[in-house]
Amino acid sequence: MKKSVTIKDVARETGVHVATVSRALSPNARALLSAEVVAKIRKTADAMGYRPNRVAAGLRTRRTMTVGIMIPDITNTLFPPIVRGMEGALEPAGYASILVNTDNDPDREARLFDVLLQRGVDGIIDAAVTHMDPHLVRISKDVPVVTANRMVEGSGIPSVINDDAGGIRMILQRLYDAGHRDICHIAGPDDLSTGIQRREAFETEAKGLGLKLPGTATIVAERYNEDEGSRCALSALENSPCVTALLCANDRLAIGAIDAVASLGLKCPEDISVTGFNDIPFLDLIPPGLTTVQILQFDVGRIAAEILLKRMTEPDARVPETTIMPVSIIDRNSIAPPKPGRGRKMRASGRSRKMKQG
Amino acid sequence: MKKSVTIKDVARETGVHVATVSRALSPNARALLSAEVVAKIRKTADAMGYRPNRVAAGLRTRRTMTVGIMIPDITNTLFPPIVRGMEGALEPAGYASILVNTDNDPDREARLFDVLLQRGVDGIIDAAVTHMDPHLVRISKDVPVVTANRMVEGSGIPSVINDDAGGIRMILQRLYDAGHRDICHIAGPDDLSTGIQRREAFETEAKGLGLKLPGTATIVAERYNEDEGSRCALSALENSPCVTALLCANDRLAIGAIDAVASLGLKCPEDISVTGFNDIPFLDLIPPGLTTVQILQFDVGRIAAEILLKRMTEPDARVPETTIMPVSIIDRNSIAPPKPGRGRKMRASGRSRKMKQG
DNA sequence: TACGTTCATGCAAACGTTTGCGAAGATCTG
DNA sequence: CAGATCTTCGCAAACGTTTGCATGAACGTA
Repeated sequence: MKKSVTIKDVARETGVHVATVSRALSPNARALLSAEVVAKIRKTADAMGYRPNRVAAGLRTRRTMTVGIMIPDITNTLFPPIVRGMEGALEPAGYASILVNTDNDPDREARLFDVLLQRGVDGIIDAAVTHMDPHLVRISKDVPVVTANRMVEGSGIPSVINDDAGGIRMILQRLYDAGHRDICHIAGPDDLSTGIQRREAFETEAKGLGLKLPGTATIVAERYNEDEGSRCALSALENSPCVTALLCANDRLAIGAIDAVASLGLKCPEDISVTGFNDIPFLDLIPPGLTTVQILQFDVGRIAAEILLKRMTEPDARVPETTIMPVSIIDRNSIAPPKPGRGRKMRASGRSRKMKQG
Repeated sequence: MKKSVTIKDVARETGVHVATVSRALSPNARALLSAEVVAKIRKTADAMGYRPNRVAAGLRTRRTMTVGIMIPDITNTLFPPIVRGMEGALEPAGYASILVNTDNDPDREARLFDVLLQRGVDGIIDAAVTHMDPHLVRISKDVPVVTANRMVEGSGIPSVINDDAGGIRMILQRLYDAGHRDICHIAGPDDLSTGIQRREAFETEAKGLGLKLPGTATIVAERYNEDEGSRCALSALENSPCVTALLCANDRLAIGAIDAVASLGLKCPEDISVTGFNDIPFLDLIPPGLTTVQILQFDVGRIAAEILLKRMTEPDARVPETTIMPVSIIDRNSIAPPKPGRGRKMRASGRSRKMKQG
């Protein structure tokens, strides 16, 4: 609204050329000037309340010191810590971030890429990417991109993800150790790398443990939310009355699953054990206390940002294509031994035997 | 990284002047041109993959189509819905948003204002403002500002806040109706408008109900978090062993308070009733189910954004200085009648009588 | 036919920086 | 002391748009 003071104004005020002012204010070029001039310029610049105009600088240098952050939905509690981790690395490096929510809508995603690129972001961190994302791979040719939490396979785009396989293996082991043999996996969406990788891990690890999985052992959720968790849990318990445990691809599915279990008059963990993934905020306060795979939410964001910083400042630097962050199990109260009366027994006397023969 | 196609390129390609291209691509100026030329230009622009450079346009027009959003901390679950509400209004209007977290740190806040203004934001929505914020009032002279959820009193800065007084009145009434007479208020920070207004409301409404409040009836938390809630609750229960209910200035304080109550071997609501404010996500899943004041989180953000839009597009338009959003009570299970053995009885036979005489 | 209007487009400046190049003075070298 | 080398700074172009003004053609009117 008000006319702001420019480099030209302080040049006039100090009786010096604008180029000199520019250099005096630039940390790099400052060395080219005499100390007195620099001091004088900085002093009067401060006094005049000069504030550098980064959009003008950005036009000239093609660097806006702004990055784009793309997430599915900030109201999904998984993402705020991730975003905060990114900011924690970006802000000290002088970058601001434009945050956009894709709602997992590809059209919206495409529009938002334009929103970011039109504003000349120096890089993009994408935590909303689908398993095969044509937009992103195209864009990654024009501007540095890093994906966080998810990845697009075989794209060469650097990604920071979690040890999905390890997490699934460990938590499956927990269930196994508790005595569970009839375990159903409520899988995440099959267009997301997390959904795919966790599912694959479940299936190979289950096989490794010698579990016999009927075709209905995996139920795929269409979205990572509570309603889908409920729907899939109901479906699982209906298809396979013998299941004693639901291994869910994330916490929200698990919360929905527990709700569905309760709606059938069953209890978690007494009747059905349930596990989650991510360890989202407040999960510890929700009964019965979900045993889950804890990911380093903050660090996923931070490392992704650090990799992007490296790619932006040294375009030729080599960065790891895939960074896998360690996970750990948080033991709470959603796993109990399988209830006598459920599980194997029904199976041994019932159709599973038949299926084996048939 | 790669050279992108500019208005000049499509001008050359179409054999027309850059100004014509600019006009053809601008929704306003398009009318000045002949339909055929417009069509031709748009076609080849599309074909060439032209993407307008908003930073160049922003330099020329002094409008970046970007706004700054300032919040204390995105990992505080209160804020994501508010931010999402803002985006819901901003994005369709063509604005992107730069999100920054102040951590309630004034120095950081000042730095972040610079971050935003250097990038030429067209306006700022501040949900992190303190009760008297010298930075913001100064800045509000240069760029349109709206505050959300909080306000800075007497500043003339448009704000969208909640009916704090009404919420406190209603929830206090709930406690009163349940029979509580010895109620302690765990107040929010005294440099935040919400903390102040809720506290004032509590004290005047309590007086209106004829409650006699000892000087220790209000305990002020230094921050809105669980630890402070615990600390204040312990302090309250220690200072006034007769209290039967804790009316907390927000949900996180209440969660901490319930935890403290449990740590004393007491139960909520049987021994102590507790109430919250905001109705943050997942609160419904946390036992015993906090009775709280529900605010329209999404709408607070949305309306704030709409007011900012109006101020940005029509600087002289009159906008309401304070918009108060309605609140409602969500009844759950954290209020029960006061337990016999607590409350009045101890007081009648003890020091409160003395204090009255002294 | 001459002249004022209207329409469609071109011209050029401006927005606030950054930066390669060059120039003048100071300092050094042999 | 002449020439070479630094040091310090100014000059001007460039980044990609937008927009007030000018211009020329087409058109209507007297």
